[in-house]
Amino acid sequence: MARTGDPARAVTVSALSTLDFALDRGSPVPLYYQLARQLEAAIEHGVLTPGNLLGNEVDLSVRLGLSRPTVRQAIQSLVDKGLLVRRRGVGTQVVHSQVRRPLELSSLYDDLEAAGQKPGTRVVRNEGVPAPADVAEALGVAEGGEVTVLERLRLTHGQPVALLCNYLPASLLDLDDDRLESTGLYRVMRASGITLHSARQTVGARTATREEADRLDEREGAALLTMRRTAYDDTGRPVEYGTHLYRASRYAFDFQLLVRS
Amino acid sequence: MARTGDPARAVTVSALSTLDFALDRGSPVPLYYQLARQLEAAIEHGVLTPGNLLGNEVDLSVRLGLSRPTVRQAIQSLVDKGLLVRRRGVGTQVVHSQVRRPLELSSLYDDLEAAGQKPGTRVVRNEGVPAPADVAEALGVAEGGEVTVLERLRLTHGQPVALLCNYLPASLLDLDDDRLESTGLYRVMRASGITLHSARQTVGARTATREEADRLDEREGAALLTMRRTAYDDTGRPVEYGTHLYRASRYAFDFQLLVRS
DNA sequence: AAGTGGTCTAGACCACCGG
DNA sequence: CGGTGGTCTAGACCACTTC
Repeated sequence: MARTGDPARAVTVSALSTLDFALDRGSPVPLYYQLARQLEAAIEHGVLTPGNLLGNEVDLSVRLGLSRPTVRQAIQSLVDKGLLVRRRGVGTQVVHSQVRRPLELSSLYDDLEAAGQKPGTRVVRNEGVPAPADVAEALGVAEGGEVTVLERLRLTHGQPVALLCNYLPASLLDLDDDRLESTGLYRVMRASGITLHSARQTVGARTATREEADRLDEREGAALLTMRRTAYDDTGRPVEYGTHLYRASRYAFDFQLLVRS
Repeated sequence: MARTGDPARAVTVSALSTLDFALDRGSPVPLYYQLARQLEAAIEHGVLTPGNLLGNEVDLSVRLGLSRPTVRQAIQSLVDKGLLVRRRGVGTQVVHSQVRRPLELSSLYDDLEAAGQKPGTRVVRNEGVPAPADVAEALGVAEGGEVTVLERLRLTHGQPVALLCNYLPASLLDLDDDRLESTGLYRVMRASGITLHSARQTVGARTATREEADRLDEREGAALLTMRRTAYDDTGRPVEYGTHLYRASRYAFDFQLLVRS
C-alpha cells in the first residue's frame, strides 16, 4: 500500500488501468457477472487496495468494450456487497474493511464446517406428530394436524454444541436419518428443490434446566443461547420452524451487517 | 392482453391494471423510486395481495409511459427488499409473508421505541481514557492512545434492560450527556455527519456476576445476552466498539433475513 | 409457439463535487 | 468549471417456462 511521497496525492490511483479482464462473450455467464467476479478477485487479492479509486465508469466501459449500464451493473453488485462505495462527483473506491463475511441465513452446520470443526449430528427423533399450538401457528397448519418433528444433537470434537428441535410440514420432503447425520437440514431441503427465501429469527438466552444440562454436558444453571426461527420459501410458504439451544460456552452468533442507505 | 375468464386459474391476476400511479416528472425524486414507493404502498395496503402476478414489465412500462429499464429498476428494488419474486417465463408476484421487517444495524434505542416502550437512558460514564488492548485493536488506534468511553444504563418503564459500554475514537464527535439521554448513540453520530456503513457483531450469552446483577436488578447467575460490535463508516474507518449486556428476561434480538440468491 | 424475465447496447441529460 | 456518478430512453436478442 505504498503511500508514495508525492505530497499532492491524497488518494492513490488504482492499478486498475494495468489490469486486464478476460470477458468471454460466448459464455453463458453474464458479462456483468464475469466483470464483478474479476473485480472482486482483484480486491480480494489486494490488487485493488482500500481507498483506491476505480476510475470512471465511462472510460472503464470503453476499455472493456462494454456498455456503461453493464459496467454499472457489475459495480453495483459489489456496492451491494459492501466492497465498494460510490460518491457522486468523486468516484468509486474500495472500502477499507477488516472482515467481509456476509450475513446469511445461519446454518449451524455450515458455520461449524467453515470454522473447520467437522460437525457431527445425532438424530434423536424423527417422526410425524400432531402440531402443537405454536408450531401450528408458525407453519400455518391446523392445530393437531400432522407435522414432522426432528430433534438433533450437534457435536464438534465429540462434544455437544447444540440441541436442535425443528418442525416441518408433513410430506414436505423425505428426511432420511443418514443424510441428516452427514449434513445440515438446509442442505437436505435445498437438494429437494426447496429454495429458502427468508426467515425470521429471535435470539435470546436463559439458564439450563437439569435435563438440558445433562444432554448438553453442562452444569444446571449454565447460560444457554436460544434461537427460534421460522423459514419461508420463495412463495412465502413456511417450510420450517425450529427452537434451538446452544451452549454459550462453545458457540456465539457472528454477524456482518450492511446498513441500507 | 387480459386473461380470459378461465375458472381453472390458480393464480389471480393482479388489480394492478386498475391502479393508477402518479408519476411526477418534475419532481427531483427519481421516477423508479416514485414507482417503487407506490408499488410498495399497494402491497402494504393489500391492493396487491400475495400471489398476485404483477403483469409483464413491457406492458407496465407502456402503460406508465416509462422505459422498461426504469420499471425494472423499481421492481428490482422491491425484489431486493423481499417483497416480490421474479421467475423467468412466469412473471413477478407478491411474496406471501407474515412479517417484513428488514434486518438493520440494530439500535437498541430504536428497537425499544418501535416497540412503544419509551426507552430511557442514564449516562453512567463519559470520558477520555487510554485505550485497552481489545479496544485499540478494534478501533485501529495505538494501545494506550486516548479514546472516549461511554457507559449507559438503558431502561424501560423505569426498569433496567441493558448495560451498554461503548468506545469511540477521541475527538470523533462531541458526546453531550443530555443528547445521549434523550436518544440513541447512532442518532447522535448520524446527526454529526457520520454515515454508518457496516458492522460486525457477535451475540453470545453468560451468567451475571454479582456486580452486574446488582446494576441490572437481576439475581446473580441470571442469564444475560452479550453483544460485542465494531461499526465502520463508509470509508471503512472504525467509529465505534461496544460490549453490551442485556437482561435475557427482558430482551431478545429479533431478525428478519433474506437469503442471497 | 407464445409469453415472461434476463441481459445488453449506445446514446442522452442531470445533479453533485472538486478545484 | 470539468469530471463524476445518477437517471432515463428505445430499442434488441436470449433463456426459460408453460401450454
